Amino acid sequence: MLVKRSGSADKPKGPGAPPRVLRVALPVPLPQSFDYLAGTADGALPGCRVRVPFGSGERIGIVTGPGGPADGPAVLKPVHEVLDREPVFDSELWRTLSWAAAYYHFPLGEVLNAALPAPLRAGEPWPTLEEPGLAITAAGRDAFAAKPLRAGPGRDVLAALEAGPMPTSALRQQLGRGGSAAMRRLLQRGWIGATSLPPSRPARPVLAGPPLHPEQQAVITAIEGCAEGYSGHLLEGITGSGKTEVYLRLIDAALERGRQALVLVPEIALTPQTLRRFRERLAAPVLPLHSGLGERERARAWAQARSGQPCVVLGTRSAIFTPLPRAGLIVVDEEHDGSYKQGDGFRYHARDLALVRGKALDVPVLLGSATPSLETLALAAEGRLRHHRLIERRGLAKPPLLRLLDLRNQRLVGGLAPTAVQALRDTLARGEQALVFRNRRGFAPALGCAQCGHVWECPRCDRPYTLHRQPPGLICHHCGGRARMPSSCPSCSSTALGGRGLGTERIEAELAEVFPKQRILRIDRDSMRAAGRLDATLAEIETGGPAILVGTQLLAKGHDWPALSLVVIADADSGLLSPDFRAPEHLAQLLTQVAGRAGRGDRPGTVLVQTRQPQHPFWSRWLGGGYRAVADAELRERREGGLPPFQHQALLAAEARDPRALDVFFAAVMALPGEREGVGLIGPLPAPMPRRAGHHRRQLLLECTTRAPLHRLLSGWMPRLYALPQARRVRWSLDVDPLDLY
DNA sequence: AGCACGCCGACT
DNA sequence: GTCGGCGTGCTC
Repeated sequence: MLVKRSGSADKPKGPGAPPRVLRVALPVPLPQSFDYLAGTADGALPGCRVRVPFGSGERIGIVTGPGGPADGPAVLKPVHEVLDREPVFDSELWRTLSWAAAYYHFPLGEVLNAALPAPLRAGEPWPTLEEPGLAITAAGRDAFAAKPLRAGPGRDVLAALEAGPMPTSALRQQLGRGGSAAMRRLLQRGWIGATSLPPSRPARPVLAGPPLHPEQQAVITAIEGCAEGYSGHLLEGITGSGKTEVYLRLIDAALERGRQALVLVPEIALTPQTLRRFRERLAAPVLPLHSGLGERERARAWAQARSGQPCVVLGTRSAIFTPLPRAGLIVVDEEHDGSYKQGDGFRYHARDLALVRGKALDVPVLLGSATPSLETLALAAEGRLRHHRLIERRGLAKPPLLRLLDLRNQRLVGGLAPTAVQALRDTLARGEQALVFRNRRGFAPALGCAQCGHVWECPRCDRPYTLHRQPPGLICHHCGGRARMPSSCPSCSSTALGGRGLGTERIEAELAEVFPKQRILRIDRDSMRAAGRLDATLAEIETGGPAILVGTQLLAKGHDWPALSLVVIADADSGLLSPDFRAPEHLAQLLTQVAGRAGRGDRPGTVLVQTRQPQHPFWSRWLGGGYRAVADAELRERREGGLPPFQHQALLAAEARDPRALDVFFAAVMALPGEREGVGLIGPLPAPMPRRAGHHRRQLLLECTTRAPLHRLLSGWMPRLYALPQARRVRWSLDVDPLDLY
């Protein structure tokens, strides 16, 4: 079974070439690939999956090329099976993924694995492009024709299938709730049967778009006027300015040329409404791709894109790994959104990879946002992206009125200044809706003793517990740890315990006392835990009627709420005082986002922002020039402060139960050889949160004004780091271009 | 990451 | 006397 490597001391016996060797990337957290005897797998192309023996078991790996000379063991095991005739990754995706593995200093095998849909990862054959569907049977047709059936989902199913077979997913979508049960019943009765349908969808009517206004037309002309091939674009357009219409026109043009398009959207934005809007307007299949989708469907969409037929892939972060052999355009909507960055494992940034893929595919890339990230604005300023703007709001809607409320020396009710409470009252009196935004769920961010000031902390994280009222208890929002509600203070025995600060639960409760007759809807992870609850509540808001909405980030994005005319930001100060240098940028993005929710339609909305730092320069910028003024000032400060995007960073973080393991680990890291010229090493320092879930956390920040020295150093370090025995005692990770330093 | 091998406690 | 704890080391 085992054959000696041709490069070793023993020459292969007999005539003929030495045994061929294949190099294979495996999904293991190791920096190297592994060599196998090709055997019958000889000729397997890079990018093909193979089943290989590994350790005591078997793994699915990806061929990366021919094996190298005699590094590695003298004796090689043979490839067990080749699973693909054609590479699963086309040449462009293969190059991009190899580049990404090098750029993020993450094992190639794991990168390839992350890019592959689970069934393919598990070694299953390529899914057929055919889609599971349903068709009416002769018995069903007879039954449908013979007697008038009672109205209901059952009859709807038969009526729909009378016209011809349909994909199961489309049918389910068309029928909504109750459809699935009806389909099951009819299948049992033999009135309908399962079938499979070709991927080309039945022609459906494509709606014409609204007429373009001149701004939109100018942007489209400018982008289409670019030379063939790659070009990078930033589309900065305020909420309601019609960015999506620009996307749709450009996608449509790409489809006209027989090309494919990839559209990335943030996690919360891939809703049935979004999908419907794209499907209504585009003449090619629109393939959704997100984590909620079943793995089978995901694999089929992937395969369909891989086949090269014109289609639009509409997906979240991981959709950036869809093969697009006939690509024509890549769009990243809301490019500033944090959900494009993978937070663990292979920590890629889908927006950055979109630009890389655009270059590799030689197609235009369009980054759209009302509030572009400073990274993207800097690229535009450098001339590496063309900057387009949409500044008119459609429908003559007026921009919202912005007003700062000084919280100092005010009597607060539910955390709100009297002016804000009065504004709520007026809004409700007009039959309109108001939104109170507070990014802390729970009743209060801490529980304290009124007598001695003692604050209850999570013993595993050293951070205050969040006080919850329903159900009552203390919960650590960092590790999920719970503690029972104490009845007295352990240090002074006082029973005068109280919540410190405000969470959404408390705002809701206190507002309910002021407005006992009004509808108050709290929207956060706690109140919306039940499945479908969020959708139902959002729908209720959309139907209108006076209400106060109290919520967290969950509310910041979402749909158009026609009745919403007042937004109160309960506490903007965390964005001004946070040690995270990106906090002001994120605050400005959030303010713009929620301001865009207020006053759609003919009336201008009002945004009240509460702060105890009214003199902070952030506010004069914000009130004077909006997001751009804040962004410009922040960019200046980042440049002066030597911070991203004018400095490139990588964060080596480690955590361990035993802090001594961290001492030893970082000592070994600091002793690693490597050219450090030009690279700033900051640390090792305790992480901003030094303990979490019982683990001590420490980090080393690497900085450099240019990428090359930083990456040279990391390339030298990584293989050694994996080999370090001290690294086995800690959980470590490397984050290239980290978005937060936690 | 798995997974095996490898030496020290409370159970049939 | 065994099952099993997770420490340590390897995987072409």
